[in-house]
Amino acid sequence: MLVHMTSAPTWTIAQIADEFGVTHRTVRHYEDLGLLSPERLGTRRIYHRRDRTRLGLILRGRRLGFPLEQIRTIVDLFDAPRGRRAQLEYVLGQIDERRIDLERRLKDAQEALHELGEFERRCRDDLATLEGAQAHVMGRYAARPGRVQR
Amino acid sequence: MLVHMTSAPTWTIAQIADEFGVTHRTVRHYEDLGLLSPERLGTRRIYHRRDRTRLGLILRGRRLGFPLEQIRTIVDLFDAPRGRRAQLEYVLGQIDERRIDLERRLKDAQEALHELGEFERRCRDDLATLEGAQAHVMGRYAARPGRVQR
DNA sequence: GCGTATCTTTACGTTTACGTCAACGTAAAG
DNA sequence: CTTTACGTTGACGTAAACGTAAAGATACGC
Repeated sequence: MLVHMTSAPTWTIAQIADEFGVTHRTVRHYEDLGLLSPERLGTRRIYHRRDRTRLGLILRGRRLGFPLEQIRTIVDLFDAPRGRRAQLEYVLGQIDERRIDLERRLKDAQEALHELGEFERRCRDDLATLEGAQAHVMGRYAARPGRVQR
Repeated sequence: MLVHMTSAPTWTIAQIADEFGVTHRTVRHYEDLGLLSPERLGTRRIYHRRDRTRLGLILRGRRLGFPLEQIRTIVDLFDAPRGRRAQLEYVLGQIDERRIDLERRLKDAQEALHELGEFERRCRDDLATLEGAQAHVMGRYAARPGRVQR
């Protein structure tokens, strides 16, 4: 190993799977769906840097909740020829559609984080009240009716 | 209907489903999972404002890609008693976990939008070049090798 | 009070995104 | 040359999130 150090680095399926925190089954599943198409050496799969880039894109799309089929159209978009004008305009249209989705998700996440912050503040207030009361009125809140949790 | 106008407004399953853009089957599925628990009048379901609030939360969680089971723990969190100190600390811990998830999603969405913007810029550049070249070197890009798309 | 529309439960089907064997090939180590 | 570790292709399983179809209950509009 490490013969000349001039050749481009490659990875096996187990290596990229490990690195990205997924199973080899997941990687192969993405290949079945046409999301990845690694080089073959005999039957073995050889992953190059561009495959890693694509896998990164795929997993981010997945974290964002996009279905894999939609993700495929996106990563394909990045690799599309874009030579002809019609193709470019098609791509630009697709970009706009994706952007709308993403902006929706961005807004959702921001709102959720905001509400979470508000909620945390209320909880901390409750906790502070509880602490203050504890010195004088021990168990003041024990009488509160409430469902049993978990 | 509309007897006194003094009573709180209520909705049927079809009404809230329509309003939120989901099917009644989806709403009932959420009930099966304990995400909603509308009042019953005989066998009929009656939805109040709090049910609408919860459904809004659920659907936002869904758009964010959270699994319904996780969503359930979140909406339950908002309704939890929070009386005792241990409960409050548990809730605060949960909030932190959710926040980490949400921040990840937020970052993912921001990065994706950024890359999408970069990509769009490149496409527009290509398009401009194509326009400019068209006057002098017609079909300059036609010789580009590239896979056939769709 | 009768038909039509809406709502109900029950139950099985579908899609997506993988997990989980089974059975076999291959390459390097001892 | 055998062991051991990976890698490969099917094929089937499964969990989540609903869809869909059937068959009966209930309310409304006239």
